[in-house]
Amino acid sequence: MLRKVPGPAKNNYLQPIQTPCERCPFHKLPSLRKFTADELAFVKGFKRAEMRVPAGHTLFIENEEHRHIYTVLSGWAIRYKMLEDGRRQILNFALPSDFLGMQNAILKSMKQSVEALTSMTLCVFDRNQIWEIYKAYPELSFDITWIASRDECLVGENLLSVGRRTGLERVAYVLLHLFMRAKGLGLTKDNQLQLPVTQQQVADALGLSIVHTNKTIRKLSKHKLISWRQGIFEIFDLQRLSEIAMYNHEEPGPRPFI
Amino acid sequence: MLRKVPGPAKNNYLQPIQTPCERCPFHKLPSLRKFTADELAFVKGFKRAEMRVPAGHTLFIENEEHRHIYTVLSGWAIRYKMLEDGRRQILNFALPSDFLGMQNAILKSMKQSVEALTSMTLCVFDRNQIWEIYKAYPELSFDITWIASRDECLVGENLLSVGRRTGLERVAYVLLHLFMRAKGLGLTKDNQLQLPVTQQQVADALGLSIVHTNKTIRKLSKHKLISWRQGIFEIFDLQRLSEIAMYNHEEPGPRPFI
DNA sequence: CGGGTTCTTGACTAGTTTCAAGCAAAGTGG
DNA sequence: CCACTTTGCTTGAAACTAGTCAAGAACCCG
Repeated sequence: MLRKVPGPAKNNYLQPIQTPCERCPFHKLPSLRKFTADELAFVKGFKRAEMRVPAGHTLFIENEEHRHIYTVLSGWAIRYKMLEDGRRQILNFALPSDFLGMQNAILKSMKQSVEALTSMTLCVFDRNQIWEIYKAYPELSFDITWIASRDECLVGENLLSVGRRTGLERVAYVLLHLFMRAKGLGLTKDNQLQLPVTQQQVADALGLSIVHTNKTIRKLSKHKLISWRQGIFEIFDLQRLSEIAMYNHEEPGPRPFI
Repeated sequence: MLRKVPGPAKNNYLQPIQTPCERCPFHKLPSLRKFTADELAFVKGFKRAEMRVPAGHTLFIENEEHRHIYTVLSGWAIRYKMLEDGRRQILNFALPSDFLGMQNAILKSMKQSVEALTSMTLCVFDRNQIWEIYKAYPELSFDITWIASRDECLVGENLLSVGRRTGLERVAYVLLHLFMRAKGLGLTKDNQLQLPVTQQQVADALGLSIVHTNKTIRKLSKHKLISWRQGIFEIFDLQRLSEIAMYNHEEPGPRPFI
């Protein structure tokens, strides 16, 4: 697996707000919940800035404290933990509308690192403001807990995969799962998705070696279930892929975000 | 791994309250945070009953809705997920002071099952009351989010283990981790701990087969690092065990509970 | 057009699983 | 109280999944 030390997080990417909350691109997504005018104004008051970071930028480092927390406006990221000797496990992928840095606001420091896979645009909040939300807006506070709870579920799903699915099942599962999440955000077209992820990262998410991951992806390709070339991922046989993955296609109702 | 279907949850174990909140046994534990008199009274008002369940009782079933949520007063439990064909992955162990059923209160249904490993005593709350807490007590609401966030961390730790530690490292890690958690709750004596867990369960927590788990535990025993016979687990060489496990011995400050 | 990263494949090895069988401890019922 | 059953632990051998090593091809970026 990948063995490296994350570089220092440089925070010189702050920008003025170009996407004010009332024009938030997520409001039109049916998979995300709607805000009341009141809540919208409140959240808007909290948004400190926007931030644009390049691919590869480290947003959070495990065990460190960070001043800001973010909502992903665009771009993909990974959340991961590392062992002392550099072995890395990706806990989850972060997509647009996901909230990053919660642990930093609730516990005192991050228990995982976060790194951008693509260039990203982020809404920037101050971690101390979370407490203001709790004092003033129970609904939003509840939403934050909702998000924390969902994050736990996603990590739990992954743990089930890594612990109990075979290599083939695991690969089928992540790919399908990422596809479905992206679909809910309107990032897919037909059965295609621009997947900004390397096989190394898939391997680190699945607890497999990169070689075995590659061979397994090839196998799925040869059987005409998927194709994944030059960053374009496509599903040919959703039915069989779901079966192999034992995918649990429950589509929950609108999901909160901040 | 274990393949079985959880039986129906029978809720005929309710009892009157025998441990009123003001005599909560956790108040004397330095690893847990203190309540103000105000909060104590508030929480006390929420406690509906106590429940005593036997070992093996299923408290929650994945994907189902349940009326109650619990705080563990005594006893151990496992949280787990299963694949359609019965393969099981334990996500985490629950010990006294842990909160069970959060997803049931925040999301609409449980995303994992919970089963008692020993007989347990539980504080019973109604899941709908969570919302009352959010409306009235921001501090307690924040604590709930804190608990959700910590749960995610624990699952993440496990995922790192299962994905990237070797069999030997994994076994060393869970055993040490369980020992440390139990120690924080005053459940250890010298370097000994009554561990109500079968090797099957350890295997299901680590994503290993029971045979390999057994051989690995034997190896640790033969090297005189631990012993584990008749439910009594003992650590002989904490230093070396921590090294093998790559254990991250950060002891955080007092932790909230409900 | 290089140089670096990512992907691909084959050959070999090691860690884990599966199968099988015996034993110990705990629980059950007459 | 003692057969009988069940559950959990232990071990060896065989099979297999996944990891490591190695090297070349494809792709991407400046």
